[in-house]
Parts: sequence; structure tokens; C-alpha cells
Amino acid sequence: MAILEQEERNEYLCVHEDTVRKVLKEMPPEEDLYDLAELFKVFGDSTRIKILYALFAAELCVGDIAQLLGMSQTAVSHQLRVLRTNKLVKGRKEGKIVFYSLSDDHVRTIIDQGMEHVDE
Amino acid sequence: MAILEQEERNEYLCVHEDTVRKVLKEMPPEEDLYDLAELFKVFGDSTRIKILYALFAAELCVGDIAQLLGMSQTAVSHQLRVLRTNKLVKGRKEGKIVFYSLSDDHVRTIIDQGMEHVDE
DNA sequence: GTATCATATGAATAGATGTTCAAATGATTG
DNA sequence: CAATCATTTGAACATCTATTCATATGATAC
Repeated sequence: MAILEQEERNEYLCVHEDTVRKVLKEMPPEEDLYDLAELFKVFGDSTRIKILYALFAAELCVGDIAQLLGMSQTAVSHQLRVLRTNKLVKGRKEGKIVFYSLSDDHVRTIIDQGMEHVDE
Repeated sequence: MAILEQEERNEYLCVHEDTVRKVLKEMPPEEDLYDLAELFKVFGDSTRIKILYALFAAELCVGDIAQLLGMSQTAVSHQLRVLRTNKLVKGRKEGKIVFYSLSDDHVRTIIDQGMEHVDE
């Protein structure tokens, strides 16, 4: 009885074992996949995308971005922190003002590639 | 007094108006930026990234993927729905089994580009 | 028809995430 | 030094999201 109940609860999966084994060999390490997802997560917010697009055009301070997006300065600052932590933007301090710009061209390439897909 | 209080509450933003105007002109339409963020959001989950990577290697049914990732069949099915809705994967029905594969090569390009950034 | 298997769906729940508010830092000016 | 400005930080709150559980659909086999 107990065994039958256990079997009832069991999930019978349709599995093609050979294929699964083959695919498993070709999978990158867990950590890389996790990091990749984390990277895309950063791009997966419209506020951050807007900030990055704005920085395509010019170096901007926090206030500029807030004005541009019609958002509070704090909200922008929080998002800039996310972008900074993930090395997508960098800040240059000039007196009290911090001017932000893109870290490298990789950022632009990734976004452009995504935009191509969206444009279809 | 009332006016002063209002001013106290006011957020004084540091804004370079000329720059902001220039950048504003070069910004893509709101909707495109929103769609782009939505696209990246789909890539921004490690389960979905793993599924996509698995589909790089072979056409797989739901059970295969569940086994491969060590996840429940339902969890995988829910994520496949997200990927299907966003046209990143497509399903081919053969009897009771649904075989999933990538919709197009764009998916691979975007992920590869992201992985390059992570690998640094 | 019923039974079984593969997948899908809906509701519920727990955890993550973005914005706001209040307060703190850091730099300039008088 | 105090006052002001630009930015940052932390906590609170509301919303979103991924997984689980239970159930439903859809297809094959008996």
C-alpha cells in the first residue's frame, strides 16, 4: 500500500536518456549560466534600458537623467547603482557632480542585438 | 510661508538643459524601449537560460528538460510558456509528446553576445 | 468506453525587485 | 564654521515573478 501510494505520487517523466546525456555534456557550468541570467536581468528593466540609451548619446549627471526620464533623483540613483555594480556604467566625479557614461562598447552591442530582435 | 514650505519640499535637480534636449531627441520611442526591456527580462532568469542553452544542443521534450535541470515538469512547462509567448522557442507535437526547439538564430546571437561579456 | 501518459493550466505562496520617503554623506561657497 | 547642492544610502511598501500543488486537457492503448 505504502509503495503504491508512493508510486501514485511519483512523476513519470518522458525522458530520452541518450539525448539528455548528450545535452548535459554540452551545457556550460551552472555558475556561468547563472551569471549570464544576472546580466540579462540588469537589462530587463525599462528604466535601466532608458538610462543606458541616454548614455549612448552623452555623458550625463544624475539630475540630467532624472529630468530626462521624468523620475525622482533617488530612483535614478538606485538604478545607477545597479548598473555600476554590474560594470555597465562608470561615474566620473567633478566637484559635487557625478558624470555617468557607459563602461564599454559591449553594452551597446548587446542592446543593439536585442533591439534588432524587437524590431522584427 | 506656504510658498517657502513648498520650496523646501522641491527637489533641486542639477540639470544641463542643452544636453538633455539633445539626448531626448535621440531616444527611441518609449514603446520600443519597453519591449526591449521585456525581451531581456525573458533572458534574465537562470531556468530559462538553461532551457535555451539545452535547446542549442538538441530538440527536447518537456520531460527531457525537467530531468536535465532537475526540476518539476510543471515548473519547466510554465517557463516554456514564457519562452513560447515571446517567440523564443517553438513546439512540435508528435503524439502526446511536444518537442521544443529554438524559434530562430537571433536567440543564440543574443545569448552568445551576453556570454562574451560574462566571460571577461 | 476506461486507463494511462505527456503536457498544460490555475490558484496560492514565498521570495525578489523598483520606487518612495527620510536621512546621511561629500563637496563647494560664503 | 554653517549653509547649500548633488548624490547616496537604508528601510518600508507595493508589485511582480517563479515554483509548487492540484487539476484539467489531449492523445494513445487496451
